[in-house]
Amino acid sequence: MVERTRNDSDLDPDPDLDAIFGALAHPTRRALIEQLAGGPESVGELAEPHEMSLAAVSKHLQVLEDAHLIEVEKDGRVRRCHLDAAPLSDAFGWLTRYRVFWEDRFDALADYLETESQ
Amino acid sequence: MVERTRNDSDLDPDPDLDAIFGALAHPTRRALIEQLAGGPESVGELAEPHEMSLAAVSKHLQVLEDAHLIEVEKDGRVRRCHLDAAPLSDAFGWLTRYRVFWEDRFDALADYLETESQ
DNA sequence: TTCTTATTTAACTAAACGGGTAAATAAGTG
DNA sequence: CACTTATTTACCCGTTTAGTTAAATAAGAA
Repeated sequence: MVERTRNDSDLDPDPDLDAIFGALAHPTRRALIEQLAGGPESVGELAEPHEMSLAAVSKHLQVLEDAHLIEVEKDGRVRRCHLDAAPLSDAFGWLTRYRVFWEDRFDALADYLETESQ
Repeated sequence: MVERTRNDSDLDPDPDLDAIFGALAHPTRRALIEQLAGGPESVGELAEPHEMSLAAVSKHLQVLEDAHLIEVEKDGRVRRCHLDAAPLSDAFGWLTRYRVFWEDRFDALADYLETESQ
C-alpha cells in the first residue's frame, strides 16, 4: 500500500462517474430512464408500473437527479421529470477508452453508427 | 404501485448490467481496470499504488471478477489478473439506446470513430 | 376554509458496502 | 520441515442503500 496523506476517494479523478454508474447500477433506475426516454412523466406516472411505494420511487428519482441524469420541474403540484442524458456521454466516453479490448464488437458498433448517421 | 407476485429485481431484464455498472461505480475499481488496460498484473502489483490494504483491493478485484470484467488465473502462488472488457460492450450497448438525448456529442463520437477506423 | 391529490421527508429496519486487522491457505525456497 | 511470500477469508465496524409506513408540504378544487 502506498503511503499518502489522502485516500483514494479524495483523488477520485471523476466523482461524477461514481454517481452516474452508481445510478445506472439499479434495475428500477434504468427502467425509469427507459420510461423517460418516451417523454416526460410525473413522479406518480413513473411510479405506477413499479411494485414498490411511491416514496421509494421518489428516492430513486432523487438518485437520478443527483447524477444529473434527469431534471425535475414543478408544474403546479405535479413534478414533471425529463431525461437529461448528457451525462451518459461521460460514461460512454469512459467505456470508449477500453474499446481496444473488445475491438470486434466495437468495430461492429462503429459500422452501425456510420450506417445510422447516413 | 402495480400488484404482482414478484418484485422488480425478479424481473430484472439484465442482472448483468447491475453488476457491471455497480463495479464501475467505484473509483478504485475503475483505476484497477485502467491499470489492467496496460497489461496483466498480479494482485500485489495492482494493490501497490492504492492507499488501502491488499485485502481491500482483493475484494474490489472480486467484484470486478463477479461482473466478469476481469479474469484471474493462477500462476504459481501469484494470481495474475487480466482485463476482459467484453462485458463493457453490454454497458456500452445500453447507453447507446439513449444516444438520441445527447445527439450532438454522439455525432461527434461517431465522427471520431469513423476517423479512427480509417 | 376544507378536502383531496401529488410528492417529499422522517423515522425505522435489514442488508450490502467498504474498509480495517488477523488468521488461514497456498506455494515457492532453504 | 521451517520460513517466506502471495493472496484470500473471517470477523468486526461504521456508513450507505433500498425499502417500509406515516407524517409533513404544497397546491388545486369545492
